[in-house]
Amino acid sequence: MTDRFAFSIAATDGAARTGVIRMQRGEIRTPAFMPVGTAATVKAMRPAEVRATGADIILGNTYHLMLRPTAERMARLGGLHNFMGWDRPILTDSGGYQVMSLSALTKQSEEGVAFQSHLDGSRHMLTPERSMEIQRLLGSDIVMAFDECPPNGVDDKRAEASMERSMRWAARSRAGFDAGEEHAARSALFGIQQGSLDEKLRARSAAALTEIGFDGYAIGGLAVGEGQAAMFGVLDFAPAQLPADKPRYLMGVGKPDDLVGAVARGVDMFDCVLPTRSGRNGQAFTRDGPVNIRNAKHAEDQAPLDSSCACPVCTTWSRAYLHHLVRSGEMLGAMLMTQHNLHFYQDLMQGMRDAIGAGSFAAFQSDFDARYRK
RNA sequence: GGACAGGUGGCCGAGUGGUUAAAGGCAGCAGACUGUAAAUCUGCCCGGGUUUCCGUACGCUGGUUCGAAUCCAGCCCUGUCCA
Repeated sequence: MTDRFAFSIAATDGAARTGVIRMQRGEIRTPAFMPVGTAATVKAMRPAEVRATGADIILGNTYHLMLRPTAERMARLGGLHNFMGWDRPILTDSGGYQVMSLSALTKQSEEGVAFQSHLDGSRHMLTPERSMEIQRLLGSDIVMAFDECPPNGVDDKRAEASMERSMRWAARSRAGFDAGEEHAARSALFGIQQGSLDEKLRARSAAALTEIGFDGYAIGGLAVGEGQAAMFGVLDFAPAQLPADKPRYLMGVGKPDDLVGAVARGVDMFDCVLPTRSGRNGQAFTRDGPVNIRNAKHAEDQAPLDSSCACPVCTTWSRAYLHHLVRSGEMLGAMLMTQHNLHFYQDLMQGMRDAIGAGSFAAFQSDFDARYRK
């Protein structure tokens, strides 16, 4: 029987680490980038294509799936993996992020969050216990604790109160997860550190989480508008506050240069909608920086998106063709742009894993910066 | 030849005496997007002057009026119908 969850670090280079997480549904090479598949689909991509980009794990979302098709229906249909045709690990977010992003439709209390569905206005309640139940019904491999992700710029008092509530919810999440014994025996639970930009709050949050005990530790509440400098400022101390022998997951991040900077500071896992959403919106990520394929200058450019990219898109189609597809609103444009972006992200992660393994991460980082941020 | 309808900024299309450089859409030129209410959103989009300035503009010419894309006359053109 394969381990439920085992993280082993193969090499470190400065604060950066590379290794592997072993789970029953497969291995996750770290540092890892997890494409976001909120509604049981990585938008514009088939599961086999997602896998072909190099992804070991994808995300699903508690909030979206509880509303449609509902967790109970998903369970009747054999769980999320069976439903969407992805047999490797899936990490499910707890709905905590929607507490912030849908704040106009929520009412928060110590018990949990009362939501009004953005789909039909129907009322729902999300608590740590219910979030754990939903993630169990979905058949999640990595379950995220139910937390509160405060928006950027909250004052110290609110940041502290929010962090402390998230820590109480983390303990309830732990208990709720453990109550689902059968599911808990084959999946993992991650806690989420909060505390805004404050080092002391972050330290208290990390201590509270470590006391409870989790399989992995996420850094939450970043990339919400504070800017890269402020985010890196937090990452200069936050990863070291978390247990060194467990994966550290920076939630919702980020741009390619965010990933490189965060890995350099000791982060092992990431997820972000950017490669998929930007792909649909006409932005491609390349080794030479982002490209807006809609721009007129690409209309007759026969070069690939990224001359150093070996992905199926770059080896087959020109910028001119992608420019035409995207401008025409053709769905293939969104599909190909997404495919390239996910390949690019996974190539970037592989490059970082290799560099850390070779002890040359600093050189990798300066080479990346020189070209990407030129 | 006659009867209607109509000619508005690259295109479509509102407006029918002043608050109109002229709604809105499209096209065009850029920008944004970070645990996805996003195949979305934002800005610009007559010319010139790098805030509230000037010029030109609603088929053409002339007229009425303090003032016209909006009213009148003639002309030109387009569509439909009748001959």
